[in-house]
Amino acid sequence: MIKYSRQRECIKNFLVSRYDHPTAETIYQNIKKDFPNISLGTVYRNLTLLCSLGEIQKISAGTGPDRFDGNTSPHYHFICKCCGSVLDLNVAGLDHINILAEQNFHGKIEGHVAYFYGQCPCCSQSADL
Amino acid sequence: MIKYSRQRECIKNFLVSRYDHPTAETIYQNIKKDFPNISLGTVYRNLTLLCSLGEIQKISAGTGPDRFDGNTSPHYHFICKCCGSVLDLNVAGLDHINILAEQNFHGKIEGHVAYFYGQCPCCSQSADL
DNA sequence: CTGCATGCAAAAACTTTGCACCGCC
DNA sequence: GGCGGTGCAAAGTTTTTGCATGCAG
Repeated sequence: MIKYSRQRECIKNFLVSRYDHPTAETIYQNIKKDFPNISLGTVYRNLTLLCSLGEIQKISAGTGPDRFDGNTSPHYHFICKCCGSVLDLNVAGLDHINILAEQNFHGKIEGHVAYFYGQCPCCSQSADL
Repeated sequence: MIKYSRQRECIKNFLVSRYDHPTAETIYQNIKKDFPNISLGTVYRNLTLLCSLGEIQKISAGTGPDRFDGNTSPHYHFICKCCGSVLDLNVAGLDHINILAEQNFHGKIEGHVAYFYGQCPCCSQSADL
């Protein structure tokens, strides 16, 4: 049975309020403002728990620490090769790709994640200069 | 300038011969058969180098250590939620998704990776019993 | 009160790096 | 022989965990 905790609620609220997909460390630094004694271990434990409850999402970009996203609606992520920022990306009409993938496969496909790479609006603008 | 090394060639050959996407540790254990004194650091250095040369591919599944793939032709990966195995997956007609992604985005999209999750043929068969 | 959650710190897991020596070009 | 590669070990980074205490139910 899962018990309410003020720390967990704070972490959840923080994530929902942010759109930059912070790392555990960033979350930790920010939650400290409300809970000066919170430990990084507690942050990790709650992030893992919230993920398994489906209330948040973990982003493993393949480099650097994992990031977390309070937005659980289906969407994708873009990672800037230039500045490393992680942006939300809504891609229309990708719902079918599980079915496409299953066509050459004898197992059961239940979901997918995808990461797009390139230059973010900010960096591709600077490149034009 | 990059110099030839027998260790690197051996790592490359090993990866090309395997279809199970081994981890650095597994590669290390196997290369040891030919080079008993090779160090894990050398394995990591060569894997990083081969990746940046585009001769192999790194797979970051989001859990556990990174895996490596000697197959550089465009294809996707499937990760079994049940047994953790990583399988190759050819998905037809996914070339366009960079373009789809760019439709709602003001930066430049250069590529993507995608991972599919579910039950592998082996595990979905056991589930039927 | 009971037991899950926390804080703290140690440790685990994975990867990178400094340095002296080795071997390709 | 010069310089990049290796082996070794230490250290870095990220995440997990054991344990005593705290707090929700």
